Amino acid sequence: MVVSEISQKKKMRFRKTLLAWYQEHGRDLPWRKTDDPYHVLVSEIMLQQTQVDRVIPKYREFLEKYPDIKTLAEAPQEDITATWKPLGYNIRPVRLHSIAREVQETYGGKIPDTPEDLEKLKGIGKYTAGAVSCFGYRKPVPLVDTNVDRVLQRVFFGNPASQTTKEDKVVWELARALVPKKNAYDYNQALMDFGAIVCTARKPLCLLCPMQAFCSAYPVSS
DNA sequence: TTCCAGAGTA
DNA sequence: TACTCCGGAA
Repeated sequence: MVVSEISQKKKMRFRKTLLAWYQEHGRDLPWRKTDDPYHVLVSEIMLQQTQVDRVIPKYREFLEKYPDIKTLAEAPQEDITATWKPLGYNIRPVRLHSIAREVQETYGGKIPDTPEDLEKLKGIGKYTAGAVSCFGYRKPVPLVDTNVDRVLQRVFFGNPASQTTKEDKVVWELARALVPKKNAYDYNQALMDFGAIVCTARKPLCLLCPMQAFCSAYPVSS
């Protein structure tokens, strides 16, 4: 199964079902100011491999101390690293600091809005680049994290536990083909929430899932 | 043990 | 592609 072989009908059905689910069950991230790319950047770096419940208090503390990218760029690295703890993966505050400095120097203090430019910054990979571009600037770009990866693999390729597991590249291609140009922000947020709430890694809620009629993995045995 | 809103390195 | 970084929950 290749991305180009997937019917437009299934893609449309997927998008429609996802957004309908999101209107009812979606949880936005009210703790995050999504109209400020700097806030999105900080939160997304914190969220790398780290649960949201642990991020929220630290995110608040961090932004109180470093309210904008200029303040962060000029702060001593030891302070930033100390503030970061105990979130873990302690190379992240070092890289976030270097990102802030580079944005100041190279981009005049404005965080880039395209995934291509964002990925040039060390510490920002494919996912975070997409997230900052979409959630910070509302660009219609794809983004794939482990939740999205799992949802797309199941719905379009079957249970990833089977041999049909697709490479990263294929999933990104599919994600790109699926992002709507209009409300990519809601779509991507919905996709991630759906993976976190319904299409979970363990014990997915297949019996409550609105996609069971066209999901290639339904029902996932757990 | 495995997994969770990953990314860099070899 | 595999390994490492980190902490906490299931």
